[in-house]
Amino acid sequence: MKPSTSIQDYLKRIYELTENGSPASTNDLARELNIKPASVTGMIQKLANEKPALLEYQKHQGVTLTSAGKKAALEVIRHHRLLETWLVQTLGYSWDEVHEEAERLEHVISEDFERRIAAALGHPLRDPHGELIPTADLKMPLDDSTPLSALRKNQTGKILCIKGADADLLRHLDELGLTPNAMIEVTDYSPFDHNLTIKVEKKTHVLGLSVTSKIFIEQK
Amino acid sequence: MKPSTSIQDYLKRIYELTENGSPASTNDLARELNIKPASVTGMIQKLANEKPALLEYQKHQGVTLTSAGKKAALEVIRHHRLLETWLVQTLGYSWDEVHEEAERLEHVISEDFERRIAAALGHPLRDPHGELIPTADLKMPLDDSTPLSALRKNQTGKILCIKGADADLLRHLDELGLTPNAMIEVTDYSPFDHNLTIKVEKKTHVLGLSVTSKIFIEQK
DNA sequence: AAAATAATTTAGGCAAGGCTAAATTTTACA
DNA sequence: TGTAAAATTTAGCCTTGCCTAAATTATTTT
Repeated sequence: MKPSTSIQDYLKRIYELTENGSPASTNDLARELNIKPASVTGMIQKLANEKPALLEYQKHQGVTLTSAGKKAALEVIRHHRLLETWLVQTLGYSWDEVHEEAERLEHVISEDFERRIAAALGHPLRDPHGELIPTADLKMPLDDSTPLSALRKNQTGKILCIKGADADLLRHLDELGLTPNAMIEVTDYSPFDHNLTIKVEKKTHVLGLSVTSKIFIEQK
Repeated sequence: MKPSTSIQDYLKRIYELTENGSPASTNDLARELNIKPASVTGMIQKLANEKPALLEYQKHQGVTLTSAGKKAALEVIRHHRLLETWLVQTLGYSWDEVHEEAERLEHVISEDFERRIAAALGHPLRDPHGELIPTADLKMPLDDSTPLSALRKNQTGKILCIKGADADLLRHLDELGLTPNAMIEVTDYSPFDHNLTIKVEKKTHVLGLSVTSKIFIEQK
């Protein structure tokens, strides 16, 4: 049976927190979900003890998803990213506005709806932020991007994705022309503070690590 | 604060059941909501005792909406009907498929989303079934339609609305060409069983009262 | 290695929103 | 008009999913 909205949120966050390979901690999960750590413990204990478990959990060791849990998480993430793409393309939402709306819609659309928007959009590979959209058979495509922070003087690339930016930063990046598909050239690098000087569309900007680590590039 | 999904459903059904002027009974409401009558009693008692009450209720006398309750109901109904229109026009849903999808989406879309689809659709007056869409300031437009069952031989009209038909009947009516905007001519009337013989697009059909009372007409 | 701090879990509680069974009204009808 | 049937309400219970406070376990620091 389809997981509840709450459980879908748990799975989605656990998926994100475990992308680095290590289990998700109770605390981190609580922060991401805006609920108390004690509540998280209760929920993951319940989920770990169900018949076909969606996740695995040992006291004090954090949580990981089973493959069933991963599928369920990817379903939600696919919904989210298709919805963001669709809202931007058909209703004129800007990329810093769509997140909240998609966050609610992702839990209630049917598989039929998912198929229809995917088809209407031409089965896109990435959403408006450049995040990869899980495929219809619920696999996450391989990510071949590198963070902008890894580039050095005279290297160039195309922006693929902006990760983990809030609406404010997104608006700011938009003003600078730092959106997916923009071409970037690194004109200087400061080894002290890791600042990068870059050129986008004739304009030059100096960016700190907190920004350059959120911009992902296809290196040229 | 925005009512919960459950409460929104109560309000919507009560609105529909009280459109005839009389209060909605516990039983009817339970049937429409697919829950037990005892549960309905509990919920409406709670709602009737809140600070700014959404509904009025006296034991054994049924429920009616306050004007605040009506507004809240019309908001949900507006969402539903705009969504149905939107899904049909932009995603190719057929009019017998949209209901379920809209039933879930209506509770989670933002006012911003509502405005965007209303504008994209050109602020439509009716949804795909012909039902009137409450206005942005939450008033239900006047309904000047008459049931097809009230027409007699040689009278003609345009179909405005199909009310209370399930998906099966909707598909059937679609096949007969009995959809909103179709022009109809009554070629015969049987006072015994109230059957009407009608002509739509060169074809003739005989319809019983169970159907003719669900088709609403703008009389010519 | 002990003490302090941080993270996590346990225990007990609460609100929402359902359900069943039993009691009470209301309505219908003989 | 009295009684049976139907509708409604009451009472008590359950699950979901969150909370707080207190207890426990891990991790740091000294």
